[in-house]
Amino acid sequence: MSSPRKVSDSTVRRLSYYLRILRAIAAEGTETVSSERLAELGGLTSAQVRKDLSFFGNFGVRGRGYDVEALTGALSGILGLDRAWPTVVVGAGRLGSALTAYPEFRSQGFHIVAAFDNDAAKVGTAVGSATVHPMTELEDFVRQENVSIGVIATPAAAAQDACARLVSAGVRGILNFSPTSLEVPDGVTVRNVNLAIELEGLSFAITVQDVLPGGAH
Amino acid sequence: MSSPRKVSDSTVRRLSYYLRILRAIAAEGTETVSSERLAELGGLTSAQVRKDLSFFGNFGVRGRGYDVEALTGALSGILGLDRAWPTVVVGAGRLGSALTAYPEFRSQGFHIVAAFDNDAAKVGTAVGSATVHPMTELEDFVRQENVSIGVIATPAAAAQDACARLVSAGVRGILNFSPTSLEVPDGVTVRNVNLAIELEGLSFAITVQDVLPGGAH
DNA sequence: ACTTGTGAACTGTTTCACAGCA
DNA sequence: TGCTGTGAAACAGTTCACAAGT
Repeated sequence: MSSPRKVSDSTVRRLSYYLRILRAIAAEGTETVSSERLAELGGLTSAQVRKDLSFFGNFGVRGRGYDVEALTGALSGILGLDRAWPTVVVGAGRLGSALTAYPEFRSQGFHIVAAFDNDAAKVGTAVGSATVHPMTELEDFVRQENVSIGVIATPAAAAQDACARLVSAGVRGILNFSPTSLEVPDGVTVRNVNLAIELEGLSFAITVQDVLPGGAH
Repeated sequence: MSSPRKVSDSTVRRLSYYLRILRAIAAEGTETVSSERLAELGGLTSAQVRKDLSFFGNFGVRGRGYDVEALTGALSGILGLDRAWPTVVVGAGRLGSALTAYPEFRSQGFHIVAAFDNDAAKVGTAVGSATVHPMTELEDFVRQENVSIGVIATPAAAAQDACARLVSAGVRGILNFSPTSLEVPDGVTVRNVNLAIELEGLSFAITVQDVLPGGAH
């Protein structure tokens, strides 16, 4: 698999998205799909689909299209979804617990093997199929279970410390739900999901539309 | 307030982000901030900060910088955060419940006034300061309480129906956590948050780094 | 005939660099 | 002198359009 030097974030997001569309197509028994059809189902242009895919290899057959099963396999491999990813969640509040038990994670190979929290009342309780461990056990657990992905769902004040501890124990990717920007060394990837910022994007859009009743165009 | 025709999504995200940085600065008693300092705290370039802000008005003073309090107010206004936004959550599973009680939402003016679910066992229970209502009450409630924002945290199969019902009752913005793309008419804004896709971005990044040990550059 | 893969054109975004103003 | 606001330049991402393969 020849991976190119630099892939844009939006391309990677679309690969995940294509994979979901392909699964839906496969469930209907379709064996072949054109970039045109894929684009239609995903609300994109066919050129975009072809550019994205051709970045990683020649998966299609001219005149015919893409083999659904083969492309599904190829995309899974590119995204690293052909293996299991032991994952931990730090912070077992409402959001952390919801993430720990989120069924979609497990079905994509992200196995949440433990949650961690400082609250003694939470330690020992079960969340989904995982158990809440005390924060003191974090590094040992991560090392022992070869955890490479950590999800941070702590209050902002605790996030950077949680991040540093995860990284020091060998975690390579961090999904950060706290409204703080995290410092990590090279080789560690952070993705931020800031739920309040998403809602603010909506209030902006609604406000602007009301100010400009004419709308775009 | 002169709003421009078209603002990019990334610009709007950064405005929210500037607002968070400004609040932190204000808490330390600082009254004035330069684009350079703002950029440093946000991990951006100063030109980016100035371009973003100048898009909406001349908030700065040459030779001096930006007044923290004034800029905070201006950004709040631009983002529509100088008012309360009655909001409902559809789907009172783990994720929906966590979102219903998420403290950061309320502090930004997004008041979750109710959650909705089909499960009779959940109806009537309290989640944070909201109550779970049956789905049958959705439209009436939204109209009566003038709800303009809806959060969808249902299974994929129920998402499009929930979306259509929210829109028909007058909702203008939808934050969609289900892994489906939603169809909405003009004038309604959708933001998708796909948690599995975020994790897949991490597995991709880790996989690519392992294939290219040299790294970028 | 059909559909991919891809250079070239285009569009949008970020960075540069400096004129203009306090 | 210091820092904003902004055209111009550089860069990145998307779309076009067609040659090439089946």
